[in-house]
Amino acid sequence: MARTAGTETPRERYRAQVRAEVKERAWGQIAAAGASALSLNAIARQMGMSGPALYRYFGSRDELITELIRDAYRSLADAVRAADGDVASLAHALRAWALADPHRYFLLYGTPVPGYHAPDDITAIASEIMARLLDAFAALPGGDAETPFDAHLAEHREWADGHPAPPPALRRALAFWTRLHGALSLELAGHFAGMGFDPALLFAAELESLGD
Amino acid sequence: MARTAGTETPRERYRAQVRAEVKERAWGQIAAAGASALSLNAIARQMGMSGPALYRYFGSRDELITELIRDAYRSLADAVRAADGDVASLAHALRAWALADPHRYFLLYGTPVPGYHAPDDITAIASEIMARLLDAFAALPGGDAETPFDAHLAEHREWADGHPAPPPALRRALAFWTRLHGALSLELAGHFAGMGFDPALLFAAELESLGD
DNA sequence: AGCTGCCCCTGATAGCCTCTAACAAACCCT
DNA sequence: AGGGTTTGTTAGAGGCTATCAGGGGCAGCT
Repeated sequence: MARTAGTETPRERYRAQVRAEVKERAWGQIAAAGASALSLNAIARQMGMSGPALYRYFGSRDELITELIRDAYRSLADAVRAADGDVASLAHALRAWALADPHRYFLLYGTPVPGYHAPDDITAIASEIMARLLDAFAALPGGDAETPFDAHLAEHREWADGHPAPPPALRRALAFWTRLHGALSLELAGHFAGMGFDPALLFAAELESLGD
Repeated sequence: MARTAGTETPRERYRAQVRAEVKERAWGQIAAAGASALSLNAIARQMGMSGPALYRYFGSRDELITELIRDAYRSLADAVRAADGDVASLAHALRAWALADPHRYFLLYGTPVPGYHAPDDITAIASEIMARLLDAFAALPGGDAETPFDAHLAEHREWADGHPAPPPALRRALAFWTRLHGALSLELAGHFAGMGFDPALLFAAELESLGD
């Protein structure tokens, strides 16, 4: 008989639970020493299993990492969705999310792994985050000064995926992304260490700059 | 007898040559597959040597990478020094340098390796680059509008290392770094792939924004 | 209840990697 | 020409990813 949707066999429940525990330990390793230090072998040891056992649950190390990237994007999308909706709250949600686990941020926005290409469902989540950004900037009044770059964006707005935001909003959403990422990633990578100023104030100043 | 400075014994010449060749091959591997794929073993194989032989020349994989980072900073400092001196030429020098070898850029400004801490001479080169930036912005006229962040920077200007640039120049030099890094790193990491717009124009727009 | 088939786990194995240790050969200097 | 230094070798420990063959146990079907 066909199982009702939502019902799970004990096997499926167990499998899902093991996969969840593997991912949890993987996040622990990533938080501790970065994604490059992630080892299926070490996770298996922690769980009292032998190495190859994990390959029943994840076809490869890359498959596990892809899953983690997917989860990270989902987590970021949730954080962004939970924010109030205005630009400032989105920015602070982003920064809080990044500071909560810097290695997770770098998993999404850090050095790319050479061969890797994100599956479609991941880019879909990323563009949902972008849509939220566009919402916020489209809701903002004023700013109809069209720069040359605005004109370029008006002709290449595929990435906005049909969003009706006017060109200045497109430009500002992009700048939100690149400027805040610039400040955040350098802070998280430790490049401001020992420079004396407060990274939070730099971040705030860059956020302020988005109203130009 | 004490050797005259500049004179090298044949041994030293050979040693320097082997070290140079190792680094050259290392750059090849990094350009091809990123720093994480760098393998001393593979380099030795390419050079017709057995693996452990290289440990005569570099104490560890990390030591080799540190050397490469040092060289990369020096190369960037050279590129910046060769630029005209105004802000725009510095920006284009930076972008050209980054595009010439993206993995080299990420070696300096990408995801940090967890345990690594740069030696003093490397941070010295980095601050020489920053000094050039401060020169360029200090030479710029106008812009005496002091923001709250300017006031903060005026009180925490240790990182400027005695440079006499006024606070707005400090702020702008920082913004130069973070904004251009934000646009560049996302471009190089491929996050703009398939979005349709021209990253060069985004970069130019961000450069334009530094006059605010 | 018994049987059958699927799923999970283990140990062995291949092939990479870094890095150490012991040993042999080449080389430069005196 | 001899002797110490430097450079190379092989062997090996210990780590990793990943595959494969085989043993057990649970589940569901007859």
